[in-house]
Amino acid sequence: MNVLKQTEDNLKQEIAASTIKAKLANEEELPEIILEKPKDKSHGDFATNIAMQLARIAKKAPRQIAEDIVANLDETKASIEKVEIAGPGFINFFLKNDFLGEVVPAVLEAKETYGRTNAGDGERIQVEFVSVNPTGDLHLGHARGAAFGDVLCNVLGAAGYNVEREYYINDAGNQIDNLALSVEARYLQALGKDAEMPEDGYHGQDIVEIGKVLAEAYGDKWASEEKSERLAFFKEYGLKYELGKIEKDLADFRVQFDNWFSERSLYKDDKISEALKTLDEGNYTYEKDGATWFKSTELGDDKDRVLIKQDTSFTYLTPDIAYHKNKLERGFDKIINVWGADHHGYVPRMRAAIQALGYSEEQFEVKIIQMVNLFENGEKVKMSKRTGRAVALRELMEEVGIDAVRYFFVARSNDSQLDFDMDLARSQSNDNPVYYVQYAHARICTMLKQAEEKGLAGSETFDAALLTAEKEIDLLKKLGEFPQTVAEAAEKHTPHKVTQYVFDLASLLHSFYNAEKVLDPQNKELTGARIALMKAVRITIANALGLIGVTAPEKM
RNA sequence: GUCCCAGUAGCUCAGCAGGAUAGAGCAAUAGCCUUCUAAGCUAUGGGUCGCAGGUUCGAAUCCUGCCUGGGACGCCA
Repeated sequence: MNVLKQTEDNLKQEIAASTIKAKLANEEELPEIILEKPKDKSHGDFATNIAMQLARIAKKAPRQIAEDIVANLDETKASIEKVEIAGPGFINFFLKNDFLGEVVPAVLEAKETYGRTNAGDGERIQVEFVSVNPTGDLHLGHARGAAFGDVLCNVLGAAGYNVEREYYINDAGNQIDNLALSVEARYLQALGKDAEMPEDGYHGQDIVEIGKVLAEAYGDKWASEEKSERLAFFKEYGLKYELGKIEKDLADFRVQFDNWFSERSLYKDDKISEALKTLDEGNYTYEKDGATWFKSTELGDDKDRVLIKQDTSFTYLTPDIAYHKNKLERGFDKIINVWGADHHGYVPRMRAAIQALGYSEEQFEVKIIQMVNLFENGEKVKMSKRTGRAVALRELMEEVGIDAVRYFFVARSNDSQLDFDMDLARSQSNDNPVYYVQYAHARICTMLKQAEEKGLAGSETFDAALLTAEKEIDLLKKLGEFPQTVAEAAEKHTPHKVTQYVFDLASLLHSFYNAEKVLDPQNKELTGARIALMKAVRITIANALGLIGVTAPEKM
């Protein structure tokens, strides 16, 4: 149950009814009633700017309109305590706090489902993320994409969308051939032979590892084998090895996929020629300079793109178009791609392809994840793919812990660059927001445990009317917001709003904790009410952290 | 040259489907542990919201131009 939403809807309805009753506008003219939560408490629980919006339609001064609306309000219907007109014509509503009393029972009843809504109405959304080439370790940037994608999916799921997570495996094409060549070189080197890495080879330590493992397992067996067979074997071996490692790293990072989609299957199932045929039938292709081109400029791209190269092989784009066609054919209402900032230039051509395939561009969305800069000892840590010295996700998890990494990555908007401060993430101090939130949860757990030990828990009857302290009201209001916060984060694709929310809630809890004593044997009624409140806060913090994928410890 | 993202307090960032005196954390200063975990709390100071125009009753938020930082502009993936 979403108590706050219900209250808001009631109020909106009442404002609309009053406006019409006051003959300020008829039903068609009536703009959407917008209720906002004022930053300043003295402006009430909700405020509306309807009077300003109506100024033109009703041809009256906003303040006069506001007065007319207020005069026609049925205050009992919308549980209004007090109404004020302020500033240029804002109407501020102060609600009776009785609706707040329903929040705690609602949370306690919903338990781990508190925060879930059906805002998404079962809309089918597929999110494709990470999709790193299986040619090396996951590094910092990938980790941010993984955390963002995962939390976005969690949030969408909680808001009633039907979500599917997918990883696209680039197991065909050049990069995989390069992987085979790199493995070959490392293998030969492990045997003590003179072998040079290919020009575009993968220099990561993991490939060196593979070479060693192969040398130990097979000796020089493959050195004397024919090159094509050797490479074919190395390709499969390398692919399996790299993919296995990626999957393991992600699983340890608490990221799971519903589907791992192989690029090769597109070749196998003839999906690429099908896609090409569709483009061709739509008259979106042409031949030039011995290559086949996609007329993407007709659909908003900067320049046309090659689909089939002179050497008859495909560009990266071609199987990718087939892949997106396949995704859409699976019946998703919307597909979301999470890409690194270095791929943003790729968006217009893919969007063009979506349309050329006959789909609406609104079904296709790309979330760009900006770069991550790593700082340690106050200095920027340089990363480079070529030297293979990028900071790996594995390393990060081991150094600072999964909770901190995940929290930091989803604390910021995806389209801001992120400075990741190793020292801060690592520190077990009050500077670290992860601990701050977790500590709030642990604190409550301790209180609840003591309540039981002292025989104060269990039989309490909850009387919301006893919760009158300012800090208590603040907590109740905040708790009531949670379902809408999650729904908004889902709708706007802004998972960081959940992080912000849980931080704010933790902050209110700490503040309350320092101001009021919960366990008071002298006052069992109040203690009972407060214990119930604490339980509700604990559940909500745990649920929010759950969405972020961070643990909620009972003790710290 | 074209395109994308960012520019808000000393630092890192929220806020941006227009709304009232622009927020948080850190850092700074001053306080709070015989009391449920001080990994906490309270208070104070700190801002030309990059710059210049425009739209509007109202702009950090929308539009245009410019400046700065980052990224992208392959018959690579």
